[in-house]
Amino acid sequence: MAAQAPSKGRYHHGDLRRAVLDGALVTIEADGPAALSLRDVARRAGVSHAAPAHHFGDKAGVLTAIAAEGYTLLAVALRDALVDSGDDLMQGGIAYIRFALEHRAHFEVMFRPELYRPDDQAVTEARQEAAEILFGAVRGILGEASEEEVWGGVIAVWSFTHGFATLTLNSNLDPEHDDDAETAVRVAGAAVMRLAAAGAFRQ
Amino acid sequence: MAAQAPSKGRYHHGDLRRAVLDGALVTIEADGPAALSLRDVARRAGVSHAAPAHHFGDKAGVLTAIAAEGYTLLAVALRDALVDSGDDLMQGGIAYIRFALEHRAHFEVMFRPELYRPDDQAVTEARQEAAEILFGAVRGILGEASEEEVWGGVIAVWSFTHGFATLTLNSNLDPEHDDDAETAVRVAGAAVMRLAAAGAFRQ
DNA sequence: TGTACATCAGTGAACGCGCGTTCACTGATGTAC
DNA sequence: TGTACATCAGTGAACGCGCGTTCACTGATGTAC
Repeated sequence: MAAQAPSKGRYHHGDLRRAVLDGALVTIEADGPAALSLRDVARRAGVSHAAPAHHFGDKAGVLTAIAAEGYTLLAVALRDALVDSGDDLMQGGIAYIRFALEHRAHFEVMFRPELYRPDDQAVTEARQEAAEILFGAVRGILGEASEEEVWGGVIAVWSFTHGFATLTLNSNLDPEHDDDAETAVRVAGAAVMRLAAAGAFRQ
Repeated sequence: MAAQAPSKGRYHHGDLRRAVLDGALVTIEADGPAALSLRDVARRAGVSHAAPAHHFGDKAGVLTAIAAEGYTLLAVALRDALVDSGDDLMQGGIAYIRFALEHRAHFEVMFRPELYRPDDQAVTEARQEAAEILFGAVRGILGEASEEEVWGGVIAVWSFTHGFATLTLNSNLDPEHDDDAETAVRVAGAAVMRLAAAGAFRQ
């Protein structure tokens, strides 16, 4: 049966799998992954409380599917940003932060592997893909660098963008600042140049 | 009554408030803040399930106390590191990451304000104190910089250290690397210089 | 030093709730002939 | 095209569990005199 919109009054839902995921994303966005229950997503999808178990087994199954979908979306976003800009890490960082803010529910699940099955094949493949895009971009910028140097660049860029995204999502940054992704990356990039000039990163 | 160790068989506990907090920290460290329940901390403290409510009211009360304690510990750690080193931001970053790794339970609660009452007076005072130490260090490095420039430096440093800490805590960094705080900060600092030289942060 | 009393800390039974899980079931769909 | 049957998707009642909350209570402590 082809996927289709849920139909009221029909015994078969049409695409319960998608409806469960969408309902779960709404709950997570509103109240966090801890608030998720199979009964809740069943209510949101308009089916009996036992129905979601047919498709996902348990709550970890739902969250595993969300994590896999999230890493796939992130890989696409990073690839688009980096290809369009010729490996401009600032554009990659902006895309990463935008992904986190626009897909908050996916993002919150992805980076809490204790919530789902991180060894799931779909998850590991998508995560691997996203990681390779990031490593490739850093290699492209650094030229012939050692793997250790590439690793340093990756954690510098990833930690900054990830930290900014989580601090923003958790309402920990001063709300008087206009913290959209592009502004933040540009302001921080300029600050890094100034700090480096002032000797802040001297070993 | 002075604080003392819990005494078996005594009707009065001695320092139930502290015992509840310590039990809560154990649970959070093991299973995250979502796993916390008042009944669980009561069991850990060896008291009846209704006792913790006498001291904290509800779960948010327990988590609010943990957040306040965490911000106080963080402020002390940052002040020590920055004073000892004469505002060396690398040392401040190392101290921040060490705090997160060594006080994982506090850290996880502090940065999820939806779990507690972030407007609590003890919390806001301690958070403010920690923030002022960070801003002061960045101002000290940058000399006479505008507030916007200082803000950029703060989000650059804070986002990086916070991102590295959360990625490490969530097991998202490659475990084959030896990710202790000092190594990470030095490797990333060196990488930032290299990336800057390669033009990665050009506006 | 002793007594009386107020206050405080913690108890334990009871309640209602939402949860995950199980299981016999039924309605809908696809396929073989 | 029609019929029979297998398979699949979803139902709904039932269960046991841990939770937060309430409340009358009791044991321990501090203080006034």
